[in-house]
Amino acid sequence: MAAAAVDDRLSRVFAALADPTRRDMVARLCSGDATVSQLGAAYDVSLQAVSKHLKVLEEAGLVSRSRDAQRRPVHLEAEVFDLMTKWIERYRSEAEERYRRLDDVLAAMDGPAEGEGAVS
Amino acid sequence: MAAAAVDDRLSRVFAALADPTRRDMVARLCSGDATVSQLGAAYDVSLQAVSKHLKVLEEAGLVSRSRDAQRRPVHLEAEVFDLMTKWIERYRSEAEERYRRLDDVLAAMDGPAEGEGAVS
DNA sequence: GTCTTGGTCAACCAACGGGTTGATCAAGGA
DNA sequence: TCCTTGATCAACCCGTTGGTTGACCAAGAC
Repeated sequence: MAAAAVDDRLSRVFAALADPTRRDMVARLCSGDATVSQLGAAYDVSLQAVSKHLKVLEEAGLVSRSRDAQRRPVHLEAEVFDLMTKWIERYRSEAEERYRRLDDVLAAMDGPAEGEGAVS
Repeated sequence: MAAAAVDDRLSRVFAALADPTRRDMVARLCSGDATVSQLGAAYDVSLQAVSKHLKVLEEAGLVSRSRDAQRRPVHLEAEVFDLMTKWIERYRSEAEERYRRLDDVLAAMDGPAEGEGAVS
């Protein structure tokens, strides 16, 4: 049950960051909180669109919104990054470990088993 | 060629990993290459759907596909992870730095004055 | 040759995502 | 009080995506 929740969370976070505009918003929020219209000024879209983006970021847990009179300051919740880095690092280290072992095997043998193109 | 290309790449990578099935495929590929049907056996979808997922992963640069008779072994390209971690780490450290400074400021003062916002 | 295996391509469909406009709300300011 | 500002909600449009099925191709196997 915990897994599904984490899984869902991770999906939301990745999906939220798949949009360049939202990534840029996150980048801006790194240097301080901002209101919806302050954030939106940087993009050529309606305020409603900005609001939607922020909703996506909020539901992913990447930002939180409070109240200040009619303003809604947006605040970056940086802890969520941990969720991603944990996922990434886990598999990266696994993969690297495997390559290291593969190298060992190849070094132990003489002939390369197969020609692989791979590197772009 | 620089920013826009990287940006686009990043969008594709995040979008690719926003799908739990694709994340699971990546996880599986960490422990070794696999064919399309080997991968697909784990999910209750058609082979064509699996093929589509792999195409998304390939276009994001997360996997590469070679040829082995009628088989198409799928291989994880772990370097792409670096792209993500670089992006994440950059903003995370920025945000953490800001919080640290904010703590200093709050510690220096006695009463919290007011949230000014925007430290450029 | 023909058959089987492993995958891809093409067309289609329902659902989602990002954008828009119009209406509405909540809080000051005149 | 009425008006302006900051932001959200609701409905709608349209392109993309994830899934399906059916046709097809490529390489062994018989």
